[in-house]
Amino acid sequence: MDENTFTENFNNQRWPSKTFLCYMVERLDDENTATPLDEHKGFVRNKGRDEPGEPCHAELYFLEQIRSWNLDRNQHYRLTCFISWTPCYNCAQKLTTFLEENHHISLHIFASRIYTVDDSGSHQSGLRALQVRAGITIMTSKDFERCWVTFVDHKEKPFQPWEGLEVKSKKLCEELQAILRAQQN
DNA sequence: ATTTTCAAT
Repeated sequence: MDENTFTENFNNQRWPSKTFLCYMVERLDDENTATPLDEHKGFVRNKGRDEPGEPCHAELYFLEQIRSWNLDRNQHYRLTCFISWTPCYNCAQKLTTFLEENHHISLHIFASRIYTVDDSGSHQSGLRALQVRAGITIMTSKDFERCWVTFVDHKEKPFQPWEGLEVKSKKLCEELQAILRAQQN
């Protein structure tokens, strides 16, 4: 991913109308030692309404990727993804179902911002259901840096935090905590 | 005090 794509989409003070999702996979052995599977590292983006064909959220392309790997059900894998918006209700449901059917796969989602557009259900309830099967947290500067180091063509440049990163991240983190803690809806 | 959202005006 190039530098501008990262900045335009993951900067938590911007409001891009598209979504990028970076993913990586590790195999865990009996002692929980992680071995990165770099052949399955990459990123996807949504297909927008201004593009030909049916629009599609980034998460569905991500699921397509995972399925194509045919990960061994006798092993255990840890998937990590960095996504620029939290999953909508539908995508959260699809991810939840996938994880219920694939216990050999664990998923942790780091999200830059909270997507709050309601479609067929409330984004809050979608995220709460997802949290039962997956880890979901707001990206802190440490996470932005890891995403930068792992996925951006950074040309050896270190990650440069932007103005207000920490404050915004903290605020979003509190918002997400409130969503995940709520009892209904 | 603080919009904007995998768009649609």
